Amino acid sequence: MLDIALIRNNPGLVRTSLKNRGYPEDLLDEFLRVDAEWRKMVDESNRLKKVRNSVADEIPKLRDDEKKNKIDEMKRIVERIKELDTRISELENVRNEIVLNMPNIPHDSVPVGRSSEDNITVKEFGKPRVFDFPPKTHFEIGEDLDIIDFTRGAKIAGSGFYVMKGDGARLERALINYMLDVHREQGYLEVFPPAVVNRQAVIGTGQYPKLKDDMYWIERDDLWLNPTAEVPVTNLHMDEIFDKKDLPIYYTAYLPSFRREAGRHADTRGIVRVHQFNKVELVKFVLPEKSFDELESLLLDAEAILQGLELPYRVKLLCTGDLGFASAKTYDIEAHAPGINLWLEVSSCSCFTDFQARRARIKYRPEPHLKSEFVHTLNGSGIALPRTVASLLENYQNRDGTVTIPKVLRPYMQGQELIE
RNA sequence: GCCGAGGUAGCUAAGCCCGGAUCACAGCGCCGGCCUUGAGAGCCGGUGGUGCUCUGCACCACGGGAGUUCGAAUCUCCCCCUCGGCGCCA
Repeated sequence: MLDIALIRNNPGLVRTSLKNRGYPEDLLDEFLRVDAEWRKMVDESNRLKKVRNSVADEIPKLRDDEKKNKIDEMKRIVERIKELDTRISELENVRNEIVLNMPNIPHDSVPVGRSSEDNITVKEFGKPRVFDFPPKTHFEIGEDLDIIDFTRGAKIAGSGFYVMKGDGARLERALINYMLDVHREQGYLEVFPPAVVNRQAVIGTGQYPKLKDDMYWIERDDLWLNPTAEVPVTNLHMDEIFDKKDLPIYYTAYLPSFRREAGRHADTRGIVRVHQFNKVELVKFVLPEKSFDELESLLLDAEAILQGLELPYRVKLLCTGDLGFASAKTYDIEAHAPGINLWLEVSSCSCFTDFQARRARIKYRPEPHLKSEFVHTLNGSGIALPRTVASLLENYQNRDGTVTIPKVLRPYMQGQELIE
């Protein structure tokens, strides 16, 4: 959520941001109109309340006849205050709705652009593998080795769900453990949060209302199936105030993520776009002045996973048009999958500045006597499992149909070197 | 799910029964001032949010919301959370 004072005092900045992101600017015009009326009403209400408060204090001191007159007069004032306050709270609701739908302001270093085509490649690691035989896709490999079962996944849960079996299931588990161990050594505290969250939490990190149709909703309890561990982990500290010395705080979490992927039907073969997937997440709470440096180190921490797995990848700096709603700056990491011949987005590392902190009211106190300020939050996938598995199977496949297990995973698979 | 006790400012904690006399008692912490060679003690002031005609004035804030009233921390109703006890249950 943007600071209301910022929108009010610096509408030009907000207008540029909306324009660059491809959002309608009337969001801002509407805000300014509603806010101006709100302030006018608040001012009038405050003036009347002053009268009410001082007269209410006088009343017990008055003689009976005077008292009666005053009380009659007060009734009219109170009536007017009630009208004003009703209108004020209506305006507040409208204004909040507008502000909740306003995206974060991109950082100066973010390139202006319209779509993913305007993203900039800032790093490359390794090179796409060249084969001396026709490489298979991960879904062919998965079925041939009987380690991924799409049919039965669809049978028990629907299309977009799949079952990992045997060495596939073990590979999944090995990857989770490997990632968590790497991140723990990088200084992240491992947490295992609930996989359902309440409405406050999805508002806090910005998925609600913008992405509400992409989440699974349990109507009866008004709970939401975790769309990314960013949500429960960031909201761990909802409504909290840190001491400055507590920051920065780094968390890593393994948690299944659920996405309805409403309306997306193209490119659904394989496991690159599914309804449930495992993900190891990184979340940081940091001092505002450090946040963009922290983004760089977050990116390196996520990259370390792919480097360890020796998978070729590239890093994209997202342009304004492709930037997520809550993010001020985002790097995507794309691993190469030679079978389907695509670069797969396996991680997205973002700095949200105070956008999420403001929504979730996560603050810190610079000094014990000073008033609290919002922290900055960051988040990166470190990383999404299915696409990593896809890239891994396709990169490590052998001519004879077997798949070599990456060295770093072997300790997690009892030393096994090959899936056959 | 049932019964009971609670939720007051950064923290501790009065007030609630009996609505108005303290601008929400008081303590701790912290900040500023006075004092001091310095620190401490002591004394004074401050310590959340918002609005405006913004060196000031005002409004709001006692878990959240609604109501009663000229006036609500205080009375009524609904909801949330915490802690006990009971029940249920991997």
